[in-house]
Amino acid sequence: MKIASFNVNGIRARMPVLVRWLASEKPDIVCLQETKVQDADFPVTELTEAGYQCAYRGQKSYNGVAILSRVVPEQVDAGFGDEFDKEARLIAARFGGLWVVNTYIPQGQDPASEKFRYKLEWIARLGRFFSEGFLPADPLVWVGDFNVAPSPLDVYDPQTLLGSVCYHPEEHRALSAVERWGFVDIYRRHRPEDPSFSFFDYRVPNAVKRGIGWRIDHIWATESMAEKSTGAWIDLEPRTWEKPSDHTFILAEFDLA
DNA sequence: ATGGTCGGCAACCGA
Repeated sequence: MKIASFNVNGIRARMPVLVRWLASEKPDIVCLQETKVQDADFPVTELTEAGYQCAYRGQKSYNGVAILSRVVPEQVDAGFGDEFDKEARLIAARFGGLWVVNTYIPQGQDPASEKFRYKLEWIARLGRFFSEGFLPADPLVWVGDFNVAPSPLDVYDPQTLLGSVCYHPEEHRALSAVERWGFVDIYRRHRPEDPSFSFFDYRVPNAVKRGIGWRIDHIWATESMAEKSTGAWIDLEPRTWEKPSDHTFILAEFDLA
């Protein structure tokens, strides 16, 4: 079972690239962030023709998440069911006994800003979502744009960047609390020393070539699923892209036999 | 790297 995460930065603009990538990689489940589309305008028809079921929760202009899957999910939930749901940042789907949770964690703008406090609150709320709704023993995969690079290996210049948004001790504390509940970073499990990045700011010229990147997109799983994982990788193949953007793919494979 | 470029959407906001 192959699962992927992709921050599309506008699914309607990314459809040609997305459909081509689905056809070549044939992932079983794809978690999308920043779809930037209201539910009524989600491109269901095109994705159905591409062979994928669509579960989505969007809003006008900003945010928006979706889970595409080869098979029909038995259950779909979106949001926390509280005031955090003003922004479309969480969707979950159940496939048999496996829950897949897709999050677009707030970016946080600047550590001195109100948006940064909101980011920390959002991560804490997500921690409650997991601890109240699941057990660490459950088969659960958490995928998404976390907007946090957890370790020094995950940013291009850890000394200079420490304290920046997406690489900040308070973010590390918040995310570690969720991790300690029962998650394993599947990419790190398979690549403990690999300093690869999932995100390159498209405002930085030749960021990919120069290695000016961050690993902020993740596939984490509970222990029972981590044991079944057989590999994880980041797809930076330029073949897929028509123009520089925040093209972010991370994938993991699980043996569910 | 300290400016730049995207996407959405109709002026600028968010990343």
